[in-house]
Amino acid sequence: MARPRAFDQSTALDAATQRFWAAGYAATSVRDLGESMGLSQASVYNAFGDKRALFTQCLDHYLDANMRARITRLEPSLPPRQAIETFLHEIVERSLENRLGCMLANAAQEVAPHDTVIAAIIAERMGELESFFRRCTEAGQRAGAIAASVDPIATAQLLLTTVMGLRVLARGYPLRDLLEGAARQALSVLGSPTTQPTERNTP
Amino acid sequence: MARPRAFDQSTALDAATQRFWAAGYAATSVRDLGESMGLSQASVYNAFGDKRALFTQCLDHYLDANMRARITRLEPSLPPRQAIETFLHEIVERSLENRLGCMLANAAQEVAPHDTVIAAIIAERMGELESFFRRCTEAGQRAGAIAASVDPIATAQLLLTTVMGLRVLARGYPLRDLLEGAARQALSVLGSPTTQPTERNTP
DNA sequence: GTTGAATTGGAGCGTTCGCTACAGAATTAT
DNA sequence: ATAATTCTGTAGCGAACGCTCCAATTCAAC
Repeated sequence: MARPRAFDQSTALDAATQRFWAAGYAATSVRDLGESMGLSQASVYNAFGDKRALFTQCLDHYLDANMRARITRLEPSLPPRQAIETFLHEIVERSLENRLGCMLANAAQEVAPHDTVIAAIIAERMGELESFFRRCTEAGQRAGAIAASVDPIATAQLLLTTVMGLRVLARGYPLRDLLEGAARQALSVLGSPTTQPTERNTP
Repeated sequence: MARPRAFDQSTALDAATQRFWAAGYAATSVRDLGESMGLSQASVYNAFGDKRALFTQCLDHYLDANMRARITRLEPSLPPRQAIETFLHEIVERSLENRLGCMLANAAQEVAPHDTVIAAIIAERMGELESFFRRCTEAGQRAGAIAASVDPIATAQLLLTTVMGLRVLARGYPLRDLLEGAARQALSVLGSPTTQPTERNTP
């Protein structure tokens, strides 16, 4: 019983997310966001609340579309060790495609220290990623692809740290050799494959 | 033959660095900086140039006083493997003391993508840290404390990535257990100590 | 003591910031 | 049609931004 929106909420959120992702919170103005979304400032405020509220929606949107989507895509479809390996390799490739890094890491550095609500979101999502790595490590051990001597908790902690580190390097030191070497060495803590998960079975 | 400065340049640079470190580039105003330094805006511009020039001086100042100082303190005084271990442990402790993270990592994320000059500084300093880890790894291998099978280049790349990752987590997910676990697992790529560098010699 | 160069604080430049008031346009319920 | 309700663009609010001008001040050189 009223005038409907002339724009698609999700598309607009995508555009805003891209802006925040590229330039960060402080350096992105609401006018910039409106321009990217094709909206006037008034519509932005009407549809999304204030700048901070829009940012949290963008952050959630980004994390659902990227990190969580990657987890839910890889975890059920790949053997656990390969899921870990593929996750890291995809992060490396994405980091080399564009130098935007990871909006989660960016937000953790820029926003989290000064905003407890956003900090809680970030901590929760980092916990999700850590849990993914731990589940995969444990499942890999049960499947025999990862040595039982590996500590799943510390491994998940290192892998989470590595992902965040790769995202920083993507912005400040984006060399393929560096990112690939770091990822490969991080994966080496899983030990030599007890089976050959990435190759076809060779009798 | 003129009026001398009423403030100490280095002390003022310290104060400005602290501000930039805590709040980042965009969120720190020149008025904030002047207040921290005890200077009027005019004096800031007179002594340090514009905001961007001041930032680069602060970044250099920070890196000399922290990263480079830590390298030059640890590398000559400790066995190479211990130098690496101590470096990471100090990073963990510093990260838990305050949640400011690392100004290098912060700048890499916020400033580097939009400023090629600062990006070059950041890349150079990251290269320095990477070299430190590589030198120590190679020296540790010569001394027999690190297995010869370890790849020094990839190891240095992982350690650099880990340091950056730890600094992000310090801001967004600052749990001691997490940081210590990640550091311990990263160090595990050096392999089991062939000698016991951290303990006294036990016959 | 005089001169001259550099520093200092205050005022203010123009611009942009986040945000809002308001009037008109658009759509559904009646 | 009319009314009710929501969206949209324009204009503009006060505040803060980076930066600069300028008169007053300070101290070394002479």
